[in-house]
Amino acid sequence: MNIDFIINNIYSIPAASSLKIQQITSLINLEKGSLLLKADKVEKSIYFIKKGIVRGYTSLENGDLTFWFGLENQVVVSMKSYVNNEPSYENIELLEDCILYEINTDELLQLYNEDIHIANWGRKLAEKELVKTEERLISRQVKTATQRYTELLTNTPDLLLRVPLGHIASYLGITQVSLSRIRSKIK
Amino acid sequence: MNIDFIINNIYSIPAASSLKIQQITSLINLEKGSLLLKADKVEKSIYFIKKGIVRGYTSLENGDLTFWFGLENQVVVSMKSYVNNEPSYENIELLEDCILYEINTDELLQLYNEDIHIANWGRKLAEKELVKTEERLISRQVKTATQRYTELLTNTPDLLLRVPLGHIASYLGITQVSLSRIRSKIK
DNA sequence: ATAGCTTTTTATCATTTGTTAAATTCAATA
DNA sequence: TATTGAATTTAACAAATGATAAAAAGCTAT
Repeated sequence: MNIDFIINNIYSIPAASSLKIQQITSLINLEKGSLLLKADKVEKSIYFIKKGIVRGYTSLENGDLTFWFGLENQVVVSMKSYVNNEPSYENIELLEDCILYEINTDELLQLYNEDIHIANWGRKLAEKELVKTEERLISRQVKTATQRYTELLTNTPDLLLRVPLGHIASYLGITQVSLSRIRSKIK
Repeated sequence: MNIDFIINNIYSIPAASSLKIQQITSLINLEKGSLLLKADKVEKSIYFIKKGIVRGYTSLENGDLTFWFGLENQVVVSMKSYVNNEPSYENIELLEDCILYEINTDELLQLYNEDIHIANWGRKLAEKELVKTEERLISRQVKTATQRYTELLTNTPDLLLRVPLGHIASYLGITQVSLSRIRSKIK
């Protein structure tokens, strides 16, 4: 998808305002395996995924913990950097070769303070992410690992095809061994 | 705290803009046990807690599930209503007599479209809530129930004193029996 | 095709948490 | 103070998940 579609899909704004955002947007290609974001650094950009899959994770004593997957059209943000200008805990790794739109957050903040449509666009961006995050939190609290897996299976079936199960298990909050057990019971 | 402090604590805005928000704010008193928000209804207000404690929960087959506590100065929002104008899954119950600031969301939305400072205030409100929600999600994924409990104990010790343990257990994602076991091990 | 690698599954046992029920403690008030 | 009801803890067993190791299945490059 092109950037104008992605912008207006979040919140519809006048063409002139969309253009202002587009003017501070650049297109980048990165290959599978590279790190888009590094933990403990203040990140100065947000990204939109034109093509590819990424995962957000933190490194723990007993290996990685994946807490997020980003697919086409989704935004990639280090929230603590974006919101508080603080270093974040998250690494973002490219699970496939990716094409990304990159927006510098200082320039975006400038637009927030100049253009009320863009300010409200930024509000909607945060609000929509908030609803998604809240739903994930409640899903985690209310549902069993089995339910969360089957949910993933119906909602984003291609994720399961494009991502190693170890990452999926970690995302579901269980071990890979446990996920394997769940999968064998379901069939 | 007064409403002007609460507003500017989220994001500092000019006095004139703060006044516009204050003009659509009213103060309400509600007593312990009442329901501030009901599930499956589109909620037309957001609230700020001047005094008291509330909890957000959903009703499940095997009892309530508490997924949020609101304390003094915090915002009470049914996010799906606020963001998407959709009915939400959450009930909000007052655990103490409360004094609340109420803001009608239609009028607030009006201000978002008129005043760029208020639009950015609304952006910050969502962004800050997002960071908090994300931290809770990751805490749930990374930490054990015991860690989450001791975390709660250090971060909001008075919550433990003001709220029945059954709600706390539910919030931590474990049963009350299990929380009791954890508590006895810690001592 | 196969050697070498990674990913996934299976098996076993230990640990944690859930479920149910009973016992205990706490708090309000008659 | 005694009584009642709610909140909390304890106990006993069942179920789910974790940890570790080994086996099986898939991939990739030669």
